[in-house]
Amino acid sequence: MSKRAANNNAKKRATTAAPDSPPTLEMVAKEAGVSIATVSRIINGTAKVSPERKDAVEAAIAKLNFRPNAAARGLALGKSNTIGVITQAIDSPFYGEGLRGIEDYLQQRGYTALFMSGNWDEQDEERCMSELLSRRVDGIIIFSGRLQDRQLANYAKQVPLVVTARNLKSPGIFSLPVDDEQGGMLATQHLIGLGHRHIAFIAGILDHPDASLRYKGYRRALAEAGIPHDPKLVVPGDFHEEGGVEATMRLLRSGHKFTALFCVNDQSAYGACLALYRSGLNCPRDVSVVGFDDLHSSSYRVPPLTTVRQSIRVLGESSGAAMLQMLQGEKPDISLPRVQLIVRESTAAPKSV
Amino acid sequence: MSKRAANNNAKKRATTAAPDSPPTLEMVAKEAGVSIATVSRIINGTAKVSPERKDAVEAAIAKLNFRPNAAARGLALGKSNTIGVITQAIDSPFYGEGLRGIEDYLQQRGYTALFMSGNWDEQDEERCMSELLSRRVDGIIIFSGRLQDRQLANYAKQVPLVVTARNLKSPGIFSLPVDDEQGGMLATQHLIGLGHRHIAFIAGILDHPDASLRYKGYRRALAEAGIPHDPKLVVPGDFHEEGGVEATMRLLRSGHKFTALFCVNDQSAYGACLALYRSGLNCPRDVSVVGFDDLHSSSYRVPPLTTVRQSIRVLGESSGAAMLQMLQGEKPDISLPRVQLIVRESTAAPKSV
DNA sequence: ACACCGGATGTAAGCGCTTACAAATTACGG
DNA sequence: CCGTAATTTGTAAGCGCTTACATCCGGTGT
Repeated sequence: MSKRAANNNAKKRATTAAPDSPPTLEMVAKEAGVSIATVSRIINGTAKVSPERKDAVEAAIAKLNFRPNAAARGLALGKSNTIGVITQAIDSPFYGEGLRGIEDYLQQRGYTALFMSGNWDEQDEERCMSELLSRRVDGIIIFSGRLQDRQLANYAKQVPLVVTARNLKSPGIFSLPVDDEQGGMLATQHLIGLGHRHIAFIAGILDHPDASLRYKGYRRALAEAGIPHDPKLVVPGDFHEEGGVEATMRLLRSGHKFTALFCVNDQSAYGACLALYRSGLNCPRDVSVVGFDDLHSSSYRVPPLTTVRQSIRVLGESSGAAMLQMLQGEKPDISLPRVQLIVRESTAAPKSV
Repeated sequence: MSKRAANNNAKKRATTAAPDSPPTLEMVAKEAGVSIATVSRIINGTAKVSPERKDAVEAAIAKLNFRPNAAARGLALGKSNTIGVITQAIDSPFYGEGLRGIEDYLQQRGYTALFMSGNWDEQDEERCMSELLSRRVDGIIIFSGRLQDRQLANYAKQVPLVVTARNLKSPGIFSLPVDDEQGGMLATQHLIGLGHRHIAFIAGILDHPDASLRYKGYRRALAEAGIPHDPKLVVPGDFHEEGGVEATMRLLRSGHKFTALFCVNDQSAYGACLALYRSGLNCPRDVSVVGFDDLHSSSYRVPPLTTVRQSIRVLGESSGAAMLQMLQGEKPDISLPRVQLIVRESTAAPKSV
């Protein structure tokens, strides 16, 4: 309350470079010689105001460098114009592009995105949810993550939710599934088409839905081509470069023959390429490598990586769009572009035997 | 105000899956049979409260799933427990790591980071500042950017600022400079030590301070080794992969002899490597390449990239720490670890002539 | 000239919280 | 057993904003 706030400011002033407490509507009103209601109406364009007052108020605003207090406005309006976004790691090249998509989309429409990292940890994600709810965000976008469908359905009672990479129907939730299975098929079919018969798969974390769908696509493509599926050629990874290195090393050491490698994501593929290089193998001459995601830097790898594009940027924009539609009370009609194979130079026909 | 808010909710309820308006302190108080002051005190631990009431209140909170409204609290307290962060591109692999550092650091200390992208555009940055000020963040961290020192000094009157990659003394501002010049020297000296005499430099954007300091370091190392500086070997880039590709191509086409390439950042180096590859040149056999930043994925390039590490993650944590110190009214005593050369496999002695 | 209407303004309540201050309760010494 | 000090609790003001409602104004129609 006022005493406290004043104290606070006084203290700050003494120590750091003291922000005077920022101007308020009331100060503007006084300066312009009108009532605060008038000022508010001018700022929001809520009602017609005579030109001379309008000028006076605008002058006062400029003079005082007034900026409306978002917290106060939020309180009065019951909404914050903020969308919370839970991502797994804000520094992941994969999620980063998506966040950018969300930010751009929302910002142009007067919303601000509030990002938090869930760290692939259920507890962390709950903490994020809690924080976001406490800030009374108008909606929450969840990029992947570990929260159970049940929990999500529950949160959806409190705030509209958009979740990606799931297929989950529930009131208050809109989900934006990625066609991972189709992507997995595309990648594998490409390799098969090139003539490969021994195609290894570097999986992500075992129970991760993205990973298992891509795996499913891989098996399906194999099956359709009449190639037996050899479980020995499937090794776990961790969605990161390191996991790709280790998985590939394990594969190499195991002695099982393979001429191509489908990696659950681009980062794993980067690791795989490095492992191949370390082992004196050339990509694509000795082993072809396909990734998934089409990260920006994949086209700048040496060699440029063949991969499945799912345009995470668009995913971001779309989730923003879906959220805004929900906020309008509409049922979102957003869907994602289809996944798409991007053939570059990390794949080639197997060496003739 | 209340009528409006009620309307709003009613409308929402009709359309999307209706969040009932969230519980308030008052509802908790009623439920627990105490006054709202008591509830507030329990939540904040501001005063001693009898155990039985405390239990009752906690039960009520749990039952109603109450979460204090951050906007209301912020309004009453005059602070938001939020630190604004202006970065240039939230999806840049470089900035991403820094943001993560900030987020982790602040989150553990009860603060939330609010990220916005300035897009290397002065106007965008101003827009971000404006938005952050309007949200009454307690402080702002600026990662690099285009804002003039003068403007920053001005903003600092309104809110404490931490800026990275500058050296700027002004009240209310703490700056955390990176030793770019030293880094540039380290990289160049490494190349010289390997026996290179014709070392090209792929610069960033012309007037960018980071770029020019690294350039300065490059020239200094050359001078100290008695190697004449050949301006023909310096070509502009854009801090991105694409710029690295183009710069290298230009260099190659120009016919000027060079056996090594120092790139203003890792992303440019990625591009350079690709251009070399496309031209049938091998790195490091034909041309050595050194980057700057040590992005996470640099150690997974083929070949792994020799680079200068400036630990952007630590930069992030440090700026968070500095900000919190400023908020305490202390003068931050933070400094960064020194830049450090990381020798990997993209550099080697020049081919014997 | 007067009742009336519509538009521009002002007044004040209320959004959910913190906290100064008052009131109520408890504890304690004499 | 009473007065008083030391708690614990409640009451209400105020944080900066929006907006329903009241007020005030000039302009019409008759």
